[in-house]
Amino acid sequence: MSLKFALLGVLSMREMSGYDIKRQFDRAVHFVWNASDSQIYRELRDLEKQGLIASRTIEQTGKPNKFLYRPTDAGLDELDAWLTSPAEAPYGKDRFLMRLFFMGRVDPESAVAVLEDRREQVCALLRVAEERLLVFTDLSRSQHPDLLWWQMRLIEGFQQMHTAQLTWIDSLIQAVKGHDVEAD
Amino acid sequence: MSLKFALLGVLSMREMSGYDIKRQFDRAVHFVWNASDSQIYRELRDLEKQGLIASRTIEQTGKPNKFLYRPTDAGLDELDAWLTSPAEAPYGKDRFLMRLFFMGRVDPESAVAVLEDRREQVCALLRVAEERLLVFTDLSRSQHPDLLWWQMRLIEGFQQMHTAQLTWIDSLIQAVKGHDVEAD
DNA sequence: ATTTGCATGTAACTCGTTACATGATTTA
DNA sequence: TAAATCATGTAACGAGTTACATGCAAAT
Repeated sequence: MSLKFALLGVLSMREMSGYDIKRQFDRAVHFVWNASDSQIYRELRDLEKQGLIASRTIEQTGKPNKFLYRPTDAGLDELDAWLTSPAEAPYGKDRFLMRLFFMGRVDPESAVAVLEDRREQVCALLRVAEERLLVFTDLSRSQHPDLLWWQMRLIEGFQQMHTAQLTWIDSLIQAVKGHDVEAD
Repeated sequence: MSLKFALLGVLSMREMSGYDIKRQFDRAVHFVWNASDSQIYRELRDLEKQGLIASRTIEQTGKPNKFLYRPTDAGLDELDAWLTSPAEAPYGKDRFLMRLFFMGRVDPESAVAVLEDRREQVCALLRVAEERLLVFTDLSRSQHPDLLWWQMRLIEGFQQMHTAQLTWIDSLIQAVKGHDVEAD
């Protein structure tokens, strides 16, 4: 249900093959959405069967033929209907939060290790976001100025939320280490 | 794979039936994890088959018999191994962020409506978190002081991240409205 | 009289992951 | 000569959702 809109969305920007979309997901949209190649191919076939996207075939030698997809009018309508529909309730499935929920079971050293692990992962995400923001800034005279505006705001929000997470993780690490010393 | 640890986790706190767990998920842990009742019952049977939890039967009249589960030693070992294992990479699947990614397609009024919708949902989550924090504070002399400590930190982090999100959403709403006025 | 709570489950389905298969072309 | 890029797909599995079914007891 979500991949469907991710596909309609990226195809609304330009005509693409399944392979192109996979690359797009891995590079540009990675922190927003991702999917495996086999899932993308399957979903593209389904969407075409439903008449939400249409394809044209590029004959190739030495490689499999390539299918370039673009949304139909019905597809664009569905996309826009989804975009303006009331927001679904936030999911409430976060493996990391669940871990912390039970973290009292293990010794402080292990807990700190987990936190520092996460810290590094969040930093990595922030680095990717920063880089993306630069690319977008550079790309300012795009064919889709409105899309670009939202995408930059999105990355900024992403940065702000993850920076808040980082602050929190750091304070937790300090607290656990402090508590540790006290207990000695 | 995740529900498994959620179940081992809650059962490590006290012996519970599937029904109890469902209530726990709905009330206490809702913003961390959730699952449908049928999934919980299925997974409990699987985990028992795998020897990670054990049950005893409470005979009842007028209702179906009740099964109370608790983790086995093997189950607790698995739980602790998971708790201390390196953190999985953050998921990167966020429907709301994906929406915003394509939000440039629709008119500013619709976008503001979506943002205000989300704003209210985040506020609702924050109210639940606040309430939970009070319950926990009240519960301070628990049987599981370490668990409680982490759970309170968790809620605080949750609050901080969602407050950051709120700030961001508000600035977005302002920006869209402002841009709107300019365009007139 | 109706709803809510207790307490379990089955069946069908969708969504997503992992592993495997193919095969030419370009780059290191 | 090994790896990465291009380009598609199948098959099996695991995770999660939705709808349905049962039936008593207590509360509104």
